[in-house]
Amino acid sequence: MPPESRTFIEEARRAQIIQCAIDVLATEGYARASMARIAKQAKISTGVISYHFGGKRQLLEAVISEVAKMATEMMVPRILAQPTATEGLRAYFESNLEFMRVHRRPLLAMVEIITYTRDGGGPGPYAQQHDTAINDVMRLLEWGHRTGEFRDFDPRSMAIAIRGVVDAVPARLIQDPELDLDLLAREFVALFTLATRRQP
Amino acid sequence: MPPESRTFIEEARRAQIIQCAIDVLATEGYARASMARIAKQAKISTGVISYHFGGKRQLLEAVISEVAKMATEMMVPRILAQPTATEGLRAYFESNLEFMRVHRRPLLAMVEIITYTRDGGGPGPYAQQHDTAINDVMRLLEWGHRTGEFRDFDPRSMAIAIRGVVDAVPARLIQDPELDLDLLAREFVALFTLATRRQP
Amino acid sequence: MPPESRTFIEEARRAQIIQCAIDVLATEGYARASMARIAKQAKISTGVISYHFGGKRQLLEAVISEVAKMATEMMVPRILAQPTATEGLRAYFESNLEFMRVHRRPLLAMVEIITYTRDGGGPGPYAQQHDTAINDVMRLLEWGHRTGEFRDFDPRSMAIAIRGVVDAVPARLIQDPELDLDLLAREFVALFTLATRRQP
Amino acid sequence: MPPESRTFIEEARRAQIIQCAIDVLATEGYARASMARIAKQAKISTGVISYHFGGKRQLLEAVISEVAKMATEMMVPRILAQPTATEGLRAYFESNLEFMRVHRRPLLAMVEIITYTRDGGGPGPYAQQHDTAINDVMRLLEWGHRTGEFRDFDPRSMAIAIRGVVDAVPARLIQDPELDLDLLAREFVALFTLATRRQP
DNA sequence: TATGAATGAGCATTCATTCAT
DNA sequence: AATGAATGAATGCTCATTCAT
Repeated sequence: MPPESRTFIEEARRAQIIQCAIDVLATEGYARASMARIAKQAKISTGVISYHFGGKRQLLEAVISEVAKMATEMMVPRILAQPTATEGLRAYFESNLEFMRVHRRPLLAMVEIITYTRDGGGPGPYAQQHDTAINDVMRLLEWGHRTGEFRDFDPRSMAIAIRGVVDAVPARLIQDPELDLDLLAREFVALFTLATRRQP
Repeated sequence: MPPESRTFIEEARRAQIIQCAIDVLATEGYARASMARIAKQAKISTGVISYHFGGKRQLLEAVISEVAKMATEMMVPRILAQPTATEGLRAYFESNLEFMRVHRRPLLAMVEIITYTRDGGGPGPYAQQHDTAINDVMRLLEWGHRTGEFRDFDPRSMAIAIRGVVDAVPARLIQDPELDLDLLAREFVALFTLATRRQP
Repeated sequence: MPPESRTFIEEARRAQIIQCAIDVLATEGYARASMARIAKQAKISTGVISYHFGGKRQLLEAVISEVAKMATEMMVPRILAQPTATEGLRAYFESNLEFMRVHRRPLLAMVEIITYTRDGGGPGPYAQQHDTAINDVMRLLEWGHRTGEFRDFDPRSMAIAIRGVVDAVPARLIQDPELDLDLLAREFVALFTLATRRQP
Repeated sequence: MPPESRTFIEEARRAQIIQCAIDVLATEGYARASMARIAKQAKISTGVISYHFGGKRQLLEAVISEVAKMATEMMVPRILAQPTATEGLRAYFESNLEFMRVHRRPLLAMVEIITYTRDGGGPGPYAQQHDTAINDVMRLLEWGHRTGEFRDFDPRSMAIAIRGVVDAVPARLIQDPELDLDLLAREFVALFTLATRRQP
């Protein structure tokens, strides 16, 4: 059902359920984020979730969409506004960690879903999310190669490293809620500025 | 039951069950690694696992211990044998990725357990594993600071970055089994050599 | 609510819903004929069905009534128009199978409801439908006994056989939609003409 | 799992569960024959059924197999022992109704499963059961055609009629437990003897 | 009259664990 | 030491029904 055809009340319920799903996922973890627990959090019956989303899978997809939309809206314009690839990379780290600071719980919820949703063996249904992220970084790096700002390195390897560094933060955040994200951002920027710049 | 008081046969059974648990975890994923499946793989009854390990949690802990021991035995001597912190860091990346290449399945099994086992609320029972790893890296970095090889950076942030890069590899490995680990190792070494060295 | 007191619009809605219920039952089967599916077919809300019929049971009863009425209107005059019991029996088979040919979907819908609706313990709520059908046949057979056209047989047993043969056809029709109903009718007529006629 | 490799106790449990499933199916009907109800009847947990049969589908298959085996063992030898097709047909009716008399509840259970198990639209997984039955009757009829005992008729139509008559009995049996099956058998035999014999 | 939203019970299934043998 | 059998709770899901608007 496309969003336009949804009633106001339906939209509100969906938003409420998504919010509760995020809460449960972020605080209890994927394993405990059952329909029953999410419904309880929302003080509704489990049937309501099925009614509005069709099933658990679709609910999780809606959570992913929601958070991804938030992240995209916050980060993409900031990165694209930069005049050079080096500053684009700086903005990439800064806006990523800024997003984690501002929307910590939605971010954690999304990470839970992405990492836990694997049928076994192969990659899960959100693996492409990761692939897309890596490809985005690669495009950023190739920009720097084209302009000559960056030294010669394998863009894929560097992209994997960059995503690895970014993805490491949420796990640390769970471990240590007091983690200084601004410090981290500055250090990561310095790290990759030195690692990517054309060497003198 | 402490290892010394275990009979030879008991020890053999434990090893067999751990091996089968690794197999199932690596090929089927955490979600499908039920006691029944592991028992079936080992061609024994589920009760035997409970008998020897007490429960599923303890079995998974044993798997973690086993793989961590393998990794430590393989990596630590190689790193400590290096004359400088810079070369220690190089050995850190090389031996980590070498371990992934040689013991891919145990590594994947461990990753499955660590990422999937979070009781909710705080960090999971294996978070200390991660903490230990980060502290090890920090000691390596402080060595470089003491000798003056490394530029001035926040050791904790850099350690988080290094672990993030290393931890990103297994996920990529699941996605793309043909991943060139040697290339990755070379690129990571170059990356962090440039990022940590005292700047000219 | 008695039919006379229903408004025209109400009557139209009921007819529409009954038609949609028949469609769903005939094409999807009883198991998938949920209120939601029927409502969707009618492009209305589930509440409307409850509003007009009171509940699912009453809707199904209305379907049964409707189809039974159609069948009666089509068959009874044709049978009663026959001059002899033997020809009445022939008309019974012919008009029954003719009804199946012309109103296949309503017939299948009715069969679905009758066979699937048994509350357990005793016979289902539509057992009387069956009883009525058998009694009708028995009256036809007793007519033939009175006139001396038929040999001496137990009317009840013969009626059960006749209904059994007729009721076997819908199941075959589901299995093989290409079933030749005219051939069947001819064979059934021959069969029971020989089986009921006064023996020489 | 083949029967030989099952332990005595396993076999006993299976038999007990099958018996309870038959009881529930025969007295409560398919719609109420849930795993929970069958388990309750057997005074066990629902998990036991899954443990021994794998799932509901397999349990129902086991019930079908069991009853079909009973029926085959009772009827086939009796029918094959007859010297002529006419007497074979007589034995067919007699042994069918004898089975219904002796094993009424298993028979009803099987009928429930066969009629209720349809996914909608097409025929259910046990439709072949019906097909097989009709083909068996057709072979019997063709025997009579070869020997010249039977008049010229379409074997398929006659087989459908015969099966229809036999299948009509269980439904009547539910309706009227006092039904005289011996009378029915005699009448059916007379009916089809007259209907199939070479006409003078 | 009609709607969409919500309920709550019931469904089959999976699973770690327990225990008598 | 090991087995197979059994438990009971939890999971996602479907459905007829109810009700305020």
